[in-house]
Amino acid sequence: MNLLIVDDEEKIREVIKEYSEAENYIVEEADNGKSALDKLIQNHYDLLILDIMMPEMDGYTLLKTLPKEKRIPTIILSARDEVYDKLQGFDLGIDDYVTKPFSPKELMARIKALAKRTKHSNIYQLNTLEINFAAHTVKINQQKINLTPKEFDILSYLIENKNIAISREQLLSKIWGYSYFGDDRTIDTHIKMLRSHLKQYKNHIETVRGIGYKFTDEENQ
Amino acid sequence: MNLLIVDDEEKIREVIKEYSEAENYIVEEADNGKSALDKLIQNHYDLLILDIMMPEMDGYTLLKTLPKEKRIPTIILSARDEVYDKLQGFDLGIDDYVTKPFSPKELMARIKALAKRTKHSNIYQLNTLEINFAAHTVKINQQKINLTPKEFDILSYLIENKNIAISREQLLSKIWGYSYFGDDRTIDTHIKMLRSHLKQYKNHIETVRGIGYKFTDEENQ
DNA sequence: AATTAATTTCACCAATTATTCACAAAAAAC
DNA sequence: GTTTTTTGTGAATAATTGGTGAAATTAATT
Repeated sequence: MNLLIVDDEEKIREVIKEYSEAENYIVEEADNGKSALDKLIQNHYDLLILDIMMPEMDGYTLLKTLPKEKRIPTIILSARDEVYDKLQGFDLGIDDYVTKPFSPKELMARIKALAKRTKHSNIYQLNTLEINFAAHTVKINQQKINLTPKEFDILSYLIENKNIAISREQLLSKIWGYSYFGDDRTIDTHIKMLRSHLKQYKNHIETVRGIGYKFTDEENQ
Repeated sequence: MNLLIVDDEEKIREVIKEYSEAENYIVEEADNGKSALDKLIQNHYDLLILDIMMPEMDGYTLLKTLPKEKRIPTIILSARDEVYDKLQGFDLGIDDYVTKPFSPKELMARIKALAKRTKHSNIYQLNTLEINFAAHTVKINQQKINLTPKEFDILSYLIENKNIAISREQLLSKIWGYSYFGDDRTIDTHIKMLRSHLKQYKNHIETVRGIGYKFTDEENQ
């Protein structure tokens, strides 16, 4: 988790940084809107904590100036009497507000809550089944399972869409690409192999007759 | 968007309801934790607005009692001097707090913000009958019911058009496709099977003589 | 070039699902 | 009350679908 804290008061940045680092978040700071904008464009952050009132470039202007594709989950810090700007703020994709003065505990609770919704974890775990998307590894009982690339891709896609029935066409276009014109049944064969590799978890890949397949996190009846 | 408002003060419920309905949200009310819990278990809502201080069963107890799979995005209403542990609240899946007295405008802004990041529901629920369109599953009393693809399609289409009579021709063209030239009566057979699978809910698929069929919300005479 | 691994195709089989049809039951028309 | 029309139902049959093993093809590695 990478955080960018933007506030002109050093003390506030310090407090937030201290608490955030206690949560193992990686924190960077900016003391004005202009340098924050530069940092946001140059680097990738997961969360932005942004003061509204700042000299040079205020928070709203920063958000308006920021290219859309660089927008990230944002928590606004604002003085209590800036209440009426709130409605305006929500239209800019702001996720939460904290009014100054705030208790660090409250801010951290909101950061955590936002992080929980935002952070798309790199690891999926279901009992003793563990998929690490970044490392491309699958483990059952700490034991590494060897999947072929296609098998891993299929499993990943199904897990990213867990509890949703995925059609064969969807799998073909997402994993093989739109230009692929092979046989549907190829998927079945890969599913067969995937299931056999997943051992006791094979029932989590359910056949949805007439549609395709679905990964489910419930135990099946 | 279906909202459930839980508060023991009628005036507060009224105000929220009025504003919410102006946003085209469908609103239900509960005046205590116990009846809220019942409603949450019986039906499906997209968002919960919950007062903490209530007689009989307070908001936190309600959230703790609620089965995990029934948890939905939640906004807490609390009095300014109620110092609850907010961190604990966030663990219970609470998304936001609004302190009383609040301005309806602020609450609506928060509801809207939360609604924006909450995906619209994919589940239709009628008492203990639950259809998950994405997962392609039907449950009665949490028990999975196996429908064939055609049965599921027919049920889905009728529910999407609930309380509207659907002709056989409409069903044929929507579910079988325009190029189908089979017998009308095939539908009857599928309806027969569908009804038998729906058990105690079979009467919700009504015959509309001379036209076709209709799925109805209400108990039949 | 040889070997190994991964992917794809294919055909068979079992299971499931869809369709048709004949007759019974119900509702509407006469 | 009888006839006609429409719908419900059970059973037989047809069609489709998915699981599977093996073979063929392609790609990667040594």
